[in-house]
Amino acid sequence: MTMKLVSPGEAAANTNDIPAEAGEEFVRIGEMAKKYGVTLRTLRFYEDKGLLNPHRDGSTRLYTRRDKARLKLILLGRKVGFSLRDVKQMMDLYDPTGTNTKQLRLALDKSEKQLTRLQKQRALIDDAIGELSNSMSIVRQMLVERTAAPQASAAG
Amino acid sequence: MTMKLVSPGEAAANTNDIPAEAGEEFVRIGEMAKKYGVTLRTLRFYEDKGLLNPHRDGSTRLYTRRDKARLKLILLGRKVGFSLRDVKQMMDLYDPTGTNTKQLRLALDKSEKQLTRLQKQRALIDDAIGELSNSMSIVRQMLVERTAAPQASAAG
DNA sequence: TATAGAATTGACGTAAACGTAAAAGGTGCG
DNA sequence: CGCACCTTTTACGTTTACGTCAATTCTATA
Repeated sequence: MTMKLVSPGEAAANTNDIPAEAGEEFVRIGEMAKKYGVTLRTLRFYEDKGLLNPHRDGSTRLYTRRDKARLKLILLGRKVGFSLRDVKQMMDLYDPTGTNTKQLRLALDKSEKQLTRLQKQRALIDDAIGELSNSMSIVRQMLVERTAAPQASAAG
Repeated sequence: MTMKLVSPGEAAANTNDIPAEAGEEFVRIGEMAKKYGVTLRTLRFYEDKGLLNPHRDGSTRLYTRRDKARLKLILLGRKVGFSLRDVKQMMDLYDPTGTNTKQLRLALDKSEKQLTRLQKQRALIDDAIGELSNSMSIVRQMLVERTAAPQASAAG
């Protein structure tokens, strides 16, 4: 009982039946990975962590629009610095039948905290940049002194 | 043959012979840790990694001015984001008899790279802050819509 | 002497997000 | 038929900077 993924007859190049037509109902892991710039391992890892739940054709994973939406959310979450645990916590509250108020509130709450963390990090980095620049100018000065004044002894 | 660390007769409170007089020649690990706000584990770890080399009285570590200077450098390095490996690499080049030109050059080189990294990180964080703020305002808007407009059905 | 407070070494645990084999099953094409 | 690819599961490895016991020893003090 193998599901047909696409209409036959248009088999591309040397790969399996998957066309580049995009907008398909199901994609397999390879397509999915390419499309979102992640590795296969990553997709399997996210699934293992309960963040994704692709359908199966036998043992082959089939990703739908829903999975793509979730993956986008995951990637956005990661981009803003959430851990996968956080992302999962938020996504787990999603209820297609409700207003998702709880989910939104949790997301907002976590976001505020994350924003604070990011701002602190920024401050730390600015601090580090300051200290580093400082040290660098000192080192440069030391190098200048060591380079430009060997006239006391024999010039060699 | 236990070395005397301080003049006797002034034993403080309940601790071992160590006075709070500061400016002493040798301090033990506990003092050292407090003074620089690190844990004992950290000091031993740094030693294990070849970053510190305290003297020993039997098995007891004794830290001198030199060790304090090195620790300060380590902490500065960490503050600006160097790995301990980097710090070690730079410190290993230190030669009390020379001009340390090589050391300074390496430090400067690493610093430039680190500065670049820090700036990139800053950009990433700024980006993340932007995205996050963006998402937050959207979520807030969604919450407002869900909260302030239940007039189509019975007002619960 | 009993006890409390330092100190020691050794070694496993942690966090995050995958990387990297390894061994095997399915499939269309020439 | 067999190769070239795609896919699967399992599971250990990686990285960094320590944390956290655990078992033991040393020392001074009450």
